[in-house]
Amino acid sequence: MYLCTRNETSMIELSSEQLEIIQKMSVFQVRAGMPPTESRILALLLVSDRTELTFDEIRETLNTSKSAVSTALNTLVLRNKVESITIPGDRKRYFKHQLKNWNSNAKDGLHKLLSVNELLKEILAVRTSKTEDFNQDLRNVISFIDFMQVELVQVFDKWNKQQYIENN
Amino acid sequence: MYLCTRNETSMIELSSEQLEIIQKMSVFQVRAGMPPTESRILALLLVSDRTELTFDEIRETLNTSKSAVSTALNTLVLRNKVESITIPGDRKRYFKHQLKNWNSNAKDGLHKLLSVNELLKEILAVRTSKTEDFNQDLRNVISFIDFMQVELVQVFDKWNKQQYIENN
DNA sequence: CTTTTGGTTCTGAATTAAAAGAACCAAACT
DNA sequence: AGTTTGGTTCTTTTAATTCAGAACCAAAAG
Repeated sequence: MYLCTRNETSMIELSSEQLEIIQKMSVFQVRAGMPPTESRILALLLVSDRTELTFDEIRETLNTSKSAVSTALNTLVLRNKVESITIPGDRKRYFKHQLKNWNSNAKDGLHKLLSVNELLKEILAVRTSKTEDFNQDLRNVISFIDFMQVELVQVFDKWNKQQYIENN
Repeated sequence: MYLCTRNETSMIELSSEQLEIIQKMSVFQVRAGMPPTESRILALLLVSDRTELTFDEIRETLNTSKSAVSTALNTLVLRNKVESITIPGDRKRYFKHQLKNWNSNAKDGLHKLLSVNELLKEILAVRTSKTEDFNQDLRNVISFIDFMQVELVQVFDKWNKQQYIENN
C-alpha cells in the first residue's frame, strides 16, 4: 500500500482583485495576439503571492486541461516569457515569470517591427519613377524608420547606463 | 439597349517582382496580426505603378470577393491606413495608401503597447510584500516602460523638428 | 519489478476568424 | 421610369485556432 501525501487540490487561493487583474491582463494580451491560456498563465504568475508555481497549481487554479497547460508553458519557456526551475530533491518543475527579460523582449519586438524597412526599400527600388510625390513620401517613411532604429538603440543604451549607475 | 463602355477586366498588370513583394509584405503584416486581405491590399497599393486604384481594380488584381474587399477597405480607411478619394464627375472611389500617416500610426501603436504599464502598476499595488525580489523586478519593468514612454515622445519630437528644418 | 508522479503527445471537438456568394440599395445614366 | 454602376450588408461555407480527454512515457519511489 502506497501513502498519498499529496493535498486534495493544489489550487491557489486568489483574492477577487487578483482574479480581476488576471482577467484584464489576459484580455489585453489576447488582443495583442497571444493565445488565451498563455495569457492567463502569465497573468497568474504576475499576481500570485507565490512567484514560483507548479504545473498542477497552474492547472487547477486556471481550471484548464493538462495538455493546454503543457503546450502553453512550453511555448512560454521557448519565448523566454517564463523560466522553469527545478529544485534538487523535488521532481516537480516550478514556473516563474521572466520579468528580467521584459526589456530585451521589448527590444527584439521593436527590432522585428522596424525590419519592415528592408521591404520598403525593396519596394522603392522597384517603383516606377512616374509617381515622384508618392516615392518621396515612401523615402520619407524609410528615413523615419531608419531614424527610429538609430534612436531606439540609443534609448536602450541610455537606460542600461542609467541602471548601471543606480546600482553602483 | 445600353452600351457597355467598360473594359472586360480592370486587373492591374504586375511584374513578377511586384507580385513577389506583395507576397512578402503581406506575410510580414499577417504575422504582425493584420488579416490577409487587408495586408494584400496595403501591399498592392505600395507596389502598384498607379497609386490610386479603384475598388474593382483591387478586387480583380487580388482575385478576391467584393465583400472581402469592401470590409477590408473600410477598416483600412477607419484605421487611417488608406484614404479614399473621389474625383468629381467620377462615381468610383479611388483608394490610396496613407504613407503620410505612417509616423502617427506608429506612434499610436507604440502608445497602445506601452499602456500595459497601467496594469502592471495595479499588479504592483496588489502584490504581497513578501516577495521583495520579484516586486523589485516588477518596479524595474514599470520604470523601464515609463522611461520608454518619455523617451519615445522626445524621439518623435526630434524627428518632427528635423523634418521642419529640412523643409525650410 | 510494480506503482506513482509529473508531465508530454496525439487525436478529435468546439470555437473563432476569414472569405465567398447572394441579395440588396442608392445614385447616376438613358 | 427602367437600368446600370459601384458598392454594402447579411448569411453561409471554409479554414484555422484552441482546448480537452485519453493514451502514453520516463524517472523516481516503494
